[in-house]
Amino acid sequence: MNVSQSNLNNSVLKAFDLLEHFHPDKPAWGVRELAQHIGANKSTIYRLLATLEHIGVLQQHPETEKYSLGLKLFELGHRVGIQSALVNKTHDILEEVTKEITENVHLGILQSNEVLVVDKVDSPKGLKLNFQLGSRSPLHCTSMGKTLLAFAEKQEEIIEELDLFSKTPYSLTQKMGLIAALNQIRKDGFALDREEYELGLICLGVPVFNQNGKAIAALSASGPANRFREEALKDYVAILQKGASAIQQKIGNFQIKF
Amino acid sequence: MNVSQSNLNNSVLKAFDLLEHFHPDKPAWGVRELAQHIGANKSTIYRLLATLEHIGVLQQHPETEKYSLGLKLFELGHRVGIQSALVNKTHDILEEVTKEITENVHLGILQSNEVLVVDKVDSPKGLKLNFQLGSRSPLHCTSMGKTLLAFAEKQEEIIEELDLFSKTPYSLTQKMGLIAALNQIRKDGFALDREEYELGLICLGVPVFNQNGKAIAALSASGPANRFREEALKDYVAILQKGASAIQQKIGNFQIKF
DNA sequence: AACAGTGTTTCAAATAATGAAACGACTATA
DNA sequence: TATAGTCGTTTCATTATTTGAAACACTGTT
Repeated sequence: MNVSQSNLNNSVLKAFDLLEHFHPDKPAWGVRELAQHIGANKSTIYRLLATLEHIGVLQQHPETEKYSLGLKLFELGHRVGIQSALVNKTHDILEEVTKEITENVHLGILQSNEVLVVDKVDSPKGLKLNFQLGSRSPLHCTSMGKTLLAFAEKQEEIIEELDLFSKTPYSLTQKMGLIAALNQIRKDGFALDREEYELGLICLGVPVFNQNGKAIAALSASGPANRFREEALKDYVAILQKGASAIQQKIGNFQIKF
Repeated sequence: MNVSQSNLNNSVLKAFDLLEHFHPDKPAWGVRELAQHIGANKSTIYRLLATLEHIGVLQQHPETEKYSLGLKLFELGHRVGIQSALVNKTHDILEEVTKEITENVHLGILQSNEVLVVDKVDSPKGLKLNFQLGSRSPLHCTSMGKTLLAFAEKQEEIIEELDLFSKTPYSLTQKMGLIAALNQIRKDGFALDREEYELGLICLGVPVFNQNGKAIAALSASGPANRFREEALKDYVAILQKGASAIQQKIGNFQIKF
């Protein structure tokens, strides 16, 4: 566990490295278990866990004694959205778009070669097989991902680093095919995901530009395949694009660090 | 800045102490500014900020060079809700309650002598003067707060520590009056906040018990005073209580660390 | 009773954090 | 143009903290 780097605070780096290991697939860890997984001494891990538990960033289950993410993190994490110009100022626009399309609407940004969902509004209709706020999704098989990639400045670099795994039989797994799709998306001004991410799920995405013309986010609508008929798509694209330009006007020259 | 304590990791404590200073009233800090405010050396603060920025927990505004909360925190914070039994399993119940009452519905827990809002569903009606997810509100002048306090195990201790400040002319600012109100709430099984927190805003709260009979959360509905007429309250209480017992059944023997 | 699991504590040795001062790059004032 | 006042950032010897092997206390199992 040698995280040492320039002038950065080692303990802080290690603490957040620890927190990364608490994800939905493995939300609770014991001391030895986590120490072994990371390859660090159990005393070190114990003290880090105890520290994080002390301030509420982690909580220890009273019976199992395992640690999981705590409410302090919940609180701090939600402050980000409240304080972020992108999320805070534009939530109302997402609600309007949702009302018009009556499907789940998401706002996502490009981060670490994935889509990070930064805001969403659920459709009044039932059926909620969709993306969680704060979750990450792959770039190559989602409408938001392909949109962001199509308008990304470092598109080629990013594609080189991607793992074009097959999420469904419809996923684009070939570099050439992906690049062709991206070119088409740039021409069309929208991206379509026909069950590339999940069978039965169709997503439609459009880019959100800032006032310098840089694509800083993607806006998408998603729902079950039977509700996304060919004839409806054109209307949906128009509604999404209207929402995207409304966002553009609200945020001005907003920038996001990738 | 002497945070040293037992065996805990000093740097980690300091890092999270820093993060606490980034709240909605002061979301962006410069190095010197924050160092002076905390009373620490600017080099120390600089390195902590740089470390947190390096991993995305903070982000530095490209122009002002000031730091603010970053997307890594957003991501981690939202994992808590996804992984939490209380929030994850019960969101659908909140949606049903919202549909029936057609007012904003909140789920809150007692934490550090405040109410922490851990889930919410917005009313389809407009008007959104309400509590943000992840925000904290005082115990003595909110329906959720009074509910949690009325059924709290360490009620007396907590009341001693409270600052019964006057948020509106209707806030309960006297210890005796608060205790009387709490006794009534325990008898009634619900708490009413008539503009005690904000003028024009009425909230109704009921306790959520776990299967050991411990009040672990409060469920509330809130809206403008003109929509909370006397004759409607009884129905609202019944709907909220139905929701609260539905939550109780879902979460079983759930515990929260305060 | 011995064993194999936990999480936790100990203490000298190794390492990393600290802070006064200097640096470079700005901006506003004289 | 100087000069003074900002800002974030870097330096380096001093200081304080983190580290890890081993021991501890506790649990449930063989």
